[in-house]
Amino acid sequence: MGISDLIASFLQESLELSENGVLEVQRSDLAQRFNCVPSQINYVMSTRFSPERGYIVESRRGGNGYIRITRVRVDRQTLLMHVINSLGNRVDLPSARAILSNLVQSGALDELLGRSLLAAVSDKALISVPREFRDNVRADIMKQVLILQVG
Amino acid sequence: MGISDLIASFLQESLELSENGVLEVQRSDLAQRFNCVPSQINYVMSTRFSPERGYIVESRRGGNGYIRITRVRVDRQTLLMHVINSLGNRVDLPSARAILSNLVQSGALDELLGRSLLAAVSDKALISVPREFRDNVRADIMKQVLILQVG
DNA sequence: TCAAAAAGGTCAAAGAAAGTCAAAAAATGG
DNA sequence: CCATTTTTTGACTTTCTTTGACCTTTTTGA
Repeated sequence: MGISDLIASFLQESLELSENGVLEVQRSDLAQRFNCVPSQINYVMSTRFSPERGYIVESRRGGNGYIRITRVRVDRQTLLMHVINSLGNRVDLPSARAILSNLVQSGALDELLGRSLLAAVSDKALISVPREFRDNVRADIMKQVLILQVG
Repeated sequence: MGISDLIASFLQESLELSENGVLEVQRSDLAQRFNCVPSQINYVMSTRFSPERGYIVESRRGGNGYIRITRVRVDRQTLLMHVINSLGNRVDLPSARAILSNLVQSGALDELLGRSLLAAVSDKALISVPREFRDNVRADIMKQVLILQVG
């Protein structure tokens, strides 16, 4: 592992520990800690903490300057939470199909996972659950799996 | 035996020794060890460690670059069918966990899907299914989802 | 107020791997 | 022996990382 990787994993771990997914560091401190030139920190930011990778990086110069890294999955997260909350405790199969289709469409859910989850709540999968409880079980399964995706 | 064969068998042995079937080497190191030009390593990779032969080769250039060889043991389909057949019609939660963990470990199942499926058959998801039927429902759900993956 | 100090930013060059491709050499088999 | 296939080599390319000189923004304190 090169220095850039070391720095990146250090930051990622720090982010994990920070409750709210926000981390503030000082460029020169970091550089000193890892014994590298300050500009290497910028390199790490642009290659490892880009928006495509799910991070927002803000900074400020001058006295008490900082670099703030925020982990974002906001859109997805918001959407998923919304769906989860709207689920209620019963979901019939056509609704399940529509909901999952939408989530996949909007990119909030991997297609493979979408199809798999649909299979998991299909009547075939729930064959041994009495009809009158299936919508119930369906809702529970979907919630558990979707909640996992929010994390 | 030419040099390429020597290199190939050296790598294969190293792979045997490495617990998880993954091996990381540096192209220039290897080339030095076998006293050949670096590009010969590429030749070995493409002729001896192709996907058809059950390997995945990834690499990265630049400082701290590497070549990573992963042995794919049994082919996915075979493994999945085997697991599906072995499922029976009842699966308790610890077994489900173990089975899914193995499938993910061996690369036959995406990790995200593995965790998701586990969530789908968790006690939380099946809370409204009477205890005495849960193992049954679990088996059904797992079968449906895994069968989908074979296709 | 305004210059110095204290941050952080930019960019390009140098360095460290790995990749490509085709020619030369060696092995194979008919 | 010759034709074909496989292997070996090396010049050139691409990608990723590290480093350093120089630039901009913000705060601080005389």
